[in-house]
Amino acid sequence: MRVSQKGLYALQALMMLARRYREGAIRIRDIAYEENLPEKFLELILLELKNARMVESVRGAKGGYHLKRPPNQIFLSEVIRTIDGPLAPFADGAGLQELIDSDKAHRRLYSVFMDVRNAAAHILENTSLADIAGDVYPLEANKKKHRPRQSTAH
Amino acid sequence: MRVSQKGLYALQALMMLARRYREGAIRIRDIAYEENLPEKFLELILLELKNARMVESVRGAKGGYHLKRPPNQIFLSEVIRTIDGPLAPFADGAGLQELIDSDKAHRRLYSVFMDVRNAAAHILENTSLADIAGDVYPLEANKKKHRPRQSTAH
DNA sequence: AATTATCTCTACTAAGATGATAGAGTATCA
DNA sequence: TGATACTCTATCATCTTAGTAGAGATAATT
Repeated sequence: MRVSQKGLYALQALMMLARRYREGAIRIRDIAYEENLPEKFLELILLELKNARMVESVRGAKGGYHLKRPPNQIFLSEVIRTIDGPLAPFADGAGLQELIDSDKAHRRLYSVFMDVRNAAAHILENTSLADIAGDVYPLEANKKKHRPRQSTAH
Repeated sequence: MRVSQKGLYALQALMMLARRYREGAIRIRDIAYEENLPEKFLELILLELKNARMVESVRGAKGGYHLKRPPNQIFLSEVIRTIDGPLAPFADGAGLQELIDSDKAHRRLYSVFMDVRNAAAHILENTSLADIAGDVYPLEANKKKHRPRQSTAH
């Protein structure tokens, strides 16, 4: 499994949308600016995420993007599979199992790859945007409240 | 982490050399033929494996390749790192730790990638050629002995 | 010593993936 | 009816991947 630059951009954009989940639609331009992502490239990425039903869009003036589900219901596995394909380190998930079943000479090798895939899947299927996005941005009304972040002791 | 076709070829070639560990040098042509790999491409791969000190070569007539260490002392992690680079799913191993330390905004995201890398490394650093190569080929003198393989119950 | 076998090394290449950019089109709001 | 913002298709430069080609170096055999 490999996470491309595009996959990383997708995750960064989604984390940003997760932090602003309470707010309405966020413009592509604002996502690109805040996360420092190439705007036109991000357009294509958000379109893919929309087709995969992770975000929704609002067109026209006052439009933008927002998460389709709460941040704790969008898992990294889903994002990475959408943008970068199967999690297996070789071939794809289905292809790997077929190889294990059919290619006796290399069955053990492919099984190791399957173990690696399963280990990655276990982590990514149990980590949501809520787990990595950081605190939700305070709404305007609450902006003056100081909210301490996780300790940075070393 | 992604295992390329080239990486797979390297593993197949090494598994073959592992099964024939007791025999002398094996010609590239024979490895290519038995494992059904493109011969000229395999040349380049074996050269890389030689530079990485996993195999040794004998030049000239009667030459060929053999493992430099016993099959149980060559781990899949070493092969994959040699041919396909770091095990991390994004950036490389060192780069990932640097990102975790420096990019506070995405620290948790990168930490998840690091977890994935560590899970893959744990498996691949504990699986050797001996674990996946299958039985060592009987030498000529023993060839008539029947040696049962692992059960194929389903 | 010549021949043959085999690894060594450099170069080259076709096809596809990656990381974008450009611009016309469509929907919505004020 | 503008202005705003998403939508969609096309294009492009660069890099990676998966090879192929061929001359060169080295060792065994005759």
